[in-house]
Amino acid sequence: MPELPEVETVRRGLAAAMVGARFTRVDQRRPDLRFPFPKNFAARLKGRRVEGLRRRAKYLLADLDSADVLVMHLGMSGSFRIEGETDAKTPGAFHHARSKDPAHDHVAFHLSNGKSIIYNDPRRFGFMQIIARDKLGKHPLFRNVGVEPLGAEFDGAQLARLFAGRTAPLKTALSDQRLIAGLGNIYVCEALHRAGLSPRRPAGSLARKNGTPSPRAERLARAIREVLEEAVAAGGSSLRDYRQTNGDLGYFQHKFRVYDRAGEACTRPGCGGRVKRIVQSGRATFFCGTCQR
DNA sequence: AAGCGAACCTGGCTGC
DNA sequence: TGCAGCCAGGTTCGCT
Repeated sequence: MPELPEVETVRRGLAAAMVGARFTRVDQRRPDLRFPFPKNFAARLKGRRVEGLRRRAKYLLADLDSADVLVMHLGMSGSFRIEGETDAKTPGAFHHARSKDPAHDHVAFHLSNGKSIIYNDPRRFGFMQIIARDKLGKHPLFRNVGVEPLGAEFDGAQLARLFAGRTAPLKTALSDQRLIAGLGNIYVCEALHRAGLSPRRPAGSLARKNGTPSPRAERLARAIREVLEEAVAAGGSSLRDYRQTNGDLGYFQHKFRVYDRAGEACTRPGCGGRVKRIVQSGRATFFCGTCQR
């Protein structure tokens, strides 16, 4: 489900509810998600205060006062919701008009501020870990994670450098979390369309022979930054009932230009092409074969 | 080394 | 209505 904009949206929602609060009780309702929970998961969290909530790639990182970090990944279908809020501007009547199946509520974090944070994940591709803060960068989960596409250093030159010599198609290279961290199937397709580049183009073709970035590399880096920023501003994309932590839908899905729009007319002015669906590395790719070269 | 397909798991949708 | 088959926003593993 969630790519960088959705995880960032969740981070903002959760931060408002949990930073500064302590875990009074943690209910872990099954032994594993994608991986087993760490030993004594609930006990290690109980009594700890959340000092901050960060995002790295598609991971949420809750910094605890124990010098540990609670690491959370939402997989394909994970989501959080916040209960126990007595906020006048979010009356409960519409709060979760379509409530989640409680059978898939796997973890409940009860907080000292009276709120509870519930993790729901039907497919259980998500997972949680507790890692010592000073070991985070060397941990196998993070050791090989690529650059942040919203980071200050991300530009066409860095992109061309990362992709230099690669024969894999752009679609595959952009999806590789070891190179760039946070893009997924939707935003890869959207960024390539905005940049006018074919998902089948070899990734290495973004660099000139002398190693300097081509205008294509600059266009793609700009498109990536732009689509991610717009999506974060829109609260992410809501597919299949995905919601923000406050129950609101994101609305970036209405701005998709190619994703899940096979057969529709290309929206680029004057293009006149049609959106196609192909499969690359086992995943659907949506693009316009007319204006994306 | 790099790239590709399969696997993990459940639910929703399509078509017979 | 029922059921088989396919598809889904991610990641990892094992095989070329």
